Amino acid sequence: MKKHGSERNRGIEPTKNRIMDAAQMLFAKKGFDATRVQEIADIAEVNKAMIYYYFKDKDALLYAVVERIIKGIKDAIPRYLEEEDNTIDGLETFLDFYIEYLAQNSSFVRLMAWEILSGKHIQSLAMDYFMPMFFLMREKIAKGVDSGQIRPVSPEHTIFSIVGMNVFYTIALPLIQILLGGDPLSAEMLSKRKEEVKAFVMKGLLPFEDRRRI
Amino acid sequence: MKKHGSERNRGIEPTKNRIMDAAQMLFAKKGFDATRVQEIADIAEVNKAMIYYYFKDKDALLYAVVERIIKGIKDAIPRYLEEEDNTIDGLETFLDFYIEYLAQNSSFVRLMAWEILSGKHIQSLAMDYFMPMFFLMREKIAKGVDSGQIRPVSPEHTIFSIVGMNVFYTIALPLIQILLGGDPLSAEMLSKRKEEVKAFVMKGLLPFEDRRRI
DNA sequence: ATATACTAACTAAACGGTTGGTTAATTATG
DNA sequence: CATAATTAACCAACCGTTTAGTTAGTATAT
Repeated sequence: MKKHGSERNRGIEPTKNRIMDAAQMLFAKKGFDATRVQEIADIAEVNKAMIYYYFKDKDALLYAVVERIIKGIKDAIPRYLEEEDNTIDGLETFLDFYIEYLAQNSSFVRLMAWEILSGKHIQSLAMDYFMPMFFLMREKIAKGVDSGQIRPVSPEHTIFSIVGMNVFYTIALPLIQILLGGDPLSAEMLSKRKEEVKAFVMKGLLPFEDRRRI
Repeated sequence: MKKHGSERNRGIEPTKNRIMDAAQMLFAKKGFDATRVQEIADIAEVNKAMIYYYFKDKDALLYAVVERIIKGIKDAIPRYLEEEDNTIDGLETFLDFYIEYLAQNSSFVRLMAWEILSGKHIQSLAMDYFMPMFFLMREKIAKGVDSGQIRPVSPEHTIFSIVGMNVFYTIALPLIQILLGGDPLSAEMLSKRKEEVKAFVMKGLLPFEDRRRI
């Protein structure tokens, strides 16, 4: 059953993965600068030196975590954007999926938020991660505008608005919890959120004409 | 002309203010944890010990900066929410003002974002700052819903969406700059943003019925 | 007026704990 | 045995914070 190398591991997971998991969790929670290498080691149940055995330095560990996230996400989101169905139906499906996805993966949404704020690696992040998704979404919306299914909006600004309203909900979770007085990620809350966002976005993007003709 | 004590200041601004200005700028740019006390001192052109002469510690300096921001903002935003005019017109006016305001004060929008992400002082921040604004906005929207000027949305989620889409634009500036290929805070870009957001929000919130009756 | 006492503002230097990173030796594995 | 994995101990640099002392202006006493 053992895969490679030695296996006197603490648990099931290989050491390197445990380190990356712990790092991702802490980077997401407290940010890179506030995270101590020793903390990562403690949570991963690993000697601190092991981190430097597998990674050049703390920065390299961050890169590895981010890269792993990007690799994992590159399949997920685009699937719902590349489908060639009706733009409007596709948009609603996408929103359902997107909100669920952000909620389920709030850990790396937060990590991305830290990264965007710090701006330290924004160039490579934009190239590797944001741009591909951005272009896909832009084309999708532009197609909807051309076909008249969506009113003549700016695709770029529409993307910023949709992404912004959803990402904010994930990032500001602790604040929203206080304001709402309940877990914003609970099943009911989240389905309420989906309904509200879908209605808001759809009505915000549909052309007048289509509505009048009903 | 001298007010009190000695006045061998470096420039016009009192030392304490220079420290707070430098701190605010750096906290906003790099975050609290990545900001070195020495950097603050350098930019404020002050001996590092002066920071501890005026503030108990680095944390106290952060609190002081945040408090100053909140004090300054508490007059600004609510003015546009407390006016008792028509909800719909008020909403458009508010969006114009709000987007301009965030753009003009991106420094402490970013600082607030760092704070929200870290979540360390979220409780007091929510009480002192977010809750009052949140309640004002909620009542405003609820009133619009009751009067039928706004379709039956959840005021809470509507607020999160509107705040989110606008805050995101400010926070993600470096990223948006890359994606858009131009300064997102330039006059043209910003006025374009305002138009797009206003149209999106208004159409997203107006009831069907009103539109059909036209 | 002049000397004296006092105070706020300011500085250079260092302290002491923390942190990212290293090393050399040890243990397990194939 | 050779290689990979793991560990305890260590280190230098850094960073927030303190300290001990200086400067200059102001009030007070003589």
